[in-house]
Amino acid sequence: MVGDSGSGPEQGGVVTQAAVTRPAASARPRATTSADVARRAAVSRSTVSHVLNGQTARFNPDTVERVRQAAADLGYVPSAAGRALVIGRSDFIVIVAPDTTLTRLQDVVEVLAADMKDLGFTAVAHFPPTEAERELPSRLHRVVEALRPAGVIDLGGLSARDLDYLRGIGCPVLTQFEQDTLNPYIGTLQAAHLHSRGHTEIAYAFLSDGRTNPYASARATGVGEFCAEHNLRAPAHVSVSLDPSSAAQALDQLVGRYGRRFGIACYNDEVALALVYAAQRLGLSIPDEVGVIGVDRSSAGQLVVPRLSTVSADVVASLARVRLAIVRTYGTGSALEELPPLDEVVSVLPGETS
Amino acid sequence: MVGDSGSGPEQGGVVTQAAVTRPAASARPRATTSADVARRAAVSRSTVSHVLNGQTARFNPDTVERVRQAAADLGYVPSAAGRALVIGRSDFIVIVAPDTTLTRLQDVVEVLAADMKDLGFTAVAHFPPTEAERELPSRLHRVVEALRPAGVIDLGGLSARDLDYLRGIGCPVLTQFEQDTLNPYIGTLQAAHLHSRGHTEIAYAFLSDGRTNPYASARATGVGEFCAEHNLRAPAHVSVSLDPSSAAQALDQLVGRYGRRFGIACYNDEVALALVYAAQRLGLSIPDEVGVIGVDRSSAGQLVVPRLSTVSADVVASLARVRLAIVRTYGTGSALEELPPLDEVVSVLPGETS
DNA sequence: TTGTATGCGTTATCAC
DNA sequence: GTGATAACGCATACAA
Repeated sequence: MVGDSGSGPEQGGVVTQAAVTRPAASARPRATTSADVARRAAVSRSTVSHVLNGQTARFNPDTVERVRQAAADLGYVPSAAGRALVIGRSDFIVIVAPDTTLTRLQDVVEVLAADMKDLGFTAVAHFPPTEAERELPSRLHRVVEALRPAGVIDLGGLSARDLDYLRGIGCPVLTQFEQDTLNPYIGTLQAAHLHSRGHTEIAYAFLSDGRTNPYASARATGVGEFCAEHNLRAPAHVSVSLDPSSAAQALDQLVGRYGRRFGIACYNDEVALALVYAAQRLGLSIPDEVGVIGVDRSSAGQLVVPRLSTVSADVVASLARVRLAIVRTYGTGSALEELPPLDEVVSVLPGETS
Repeated sequence: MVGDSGSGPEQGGVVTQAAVTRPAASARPRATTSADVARRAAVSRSTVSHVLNGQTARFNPDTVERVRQAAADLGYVPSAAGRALVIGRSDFIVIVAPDTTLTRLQDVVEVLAADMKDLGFTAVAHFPPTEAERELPSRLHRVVEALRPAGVIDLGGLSARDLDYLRGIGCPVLTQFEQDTLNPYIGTLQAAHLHSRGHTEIAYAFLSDGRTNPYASARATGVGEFCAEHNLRAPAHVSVSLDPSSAAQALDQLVGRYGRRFGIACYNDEVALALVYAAQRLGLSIPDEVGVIGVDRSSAGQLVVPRLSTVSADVVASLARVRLAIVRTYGTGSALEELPPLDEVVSVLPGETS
């Protein structure tokens, strides 16, 4: 319908020639239904439905077992379509990926998906379209409309419009940024580390990827709070794209403002690398004059000279709050998790750049 | 059911405290249905269905317009649930993410998703569980069974078992690795570049992440083919994890085999960085003695000294083959794409390490 | 304790 | 040209 074809990014993805496995003949075998299970267990479809939905108490244990066995034998999985139709929602949870490059996205989604599965949900990920081709209704709209998901977990890519839409239709949304404490804490940690290295002028370097980045904002806020508490000047904000000239430009700004001695808290290790590179070319001494600290403990940052100072976070632990929220929303209340204190979730890994 | 909670990786992901938006009251508003549209257009539901499905020819133009207007007014989106139920399959395409860290995964998925949308499909991504917690039936099983997707696109995470399963149920699967030409070509390019730099001994460095990596295998094959064609010794294979000691160990092996002069084609830029780092510490001169070339044109690789030689691929172009396969499978045959030649999709970006 | 009947929203067949 | 009607697979109120 919409005519335009893939806009989009440029470099690196390396995917290739495709071979298609066509459906066997053309007719796709019908999947096993609850009727099949019922037949095999010698009960009615409704009994199957009841048993499989946990109404196990008021049934003959023998029957329950038979039904379960039959379902297992046949590898029966209730059709989301039928279920969604009658319930009004499905067992799917949609994870909305951030439109920012999140280094450990795969890990995050995997952990979340495993959790969801333990709660009886099935997680799928939605990657929002790039800025360029935002359409109406959005793709998320379609996904939600079709899936009727039990919930949506926003990792950062949810637009305000989509959020409104979801709230409008009463779909539970887990937004991590409303009461986020971890990302501000990360910023605080960066600032505190630079401060401990003797820096009294601290700047924050955003990744310039054209979009608002909730992670970056939250972290910059943390940096700002630290500065305020310690009577330092409010941090300058610079925006850096991942090339030498952009980084050099940002450094120029900072030198203009601070002179030759200051610390930079960076959105991530890549930004930090760019600034370190530019600083060296500009003859700024690292770490003596300029201190740099990133976030992510990327392997690259640990394999270069000078080795990057960075903030390292534990994926599983950092997801604890999201998981807790999920359990609270949908949970059987069973496994009430402990929230690990922030300083166990995230910590500074000192390197040679600060 | 399964007891275990999130196993998984350790570092970096940075997600945080969550706030839940609960459904308005508890009852979720029912979406507008074709019946609503029918009422508003003063026709029957079946007429709505016909018109909206393009059976517009044999209808009174007035009626057609009325129906369309009503649908637009109400923001009507056909329920995929109902649709899937009657059709037997949904409009979903499941993109299976690789279990390997694919640098540009987000870009890849975004491009693919945009394409799918143009074809009338909705893409969702599935992240297969980590090795540790492979379960039976797999999560993919559940996703597919519940979604009844129109197809599955494998980016690398599809297990043999899942592939069998999908073929068994007649679900079209796009596997890129069966007739992959791009990844071998990347390997060839790496080898040719090292060769052009005077290296007659060439090794391949895998990323040691515990899993079989179809990308890496295909690329190593390409390296091997180049060597065979140019009467070089078959490349040694080493496995490198992203820390100095592992890289040093790998280098030791290679020095033992080749002496102090050889080239290394690396799975990606991170592996390359690790080897460069280790080589420098071992007193091997880069690029004079050891040549190193990566893949991905990661920004980090371009922001360090020595700047990494790498192979750079165009995401959109490299997806052309997959997209073509998709169009062939589902397409209206309309936009028959040109396949760009490989040397326009991918190219060597010489740096200071080769 | 189990089975029957109904409806969810859609499409497809077939009357009118 | 248009509109009833029957599935699709599931869950559930209700009857047995």
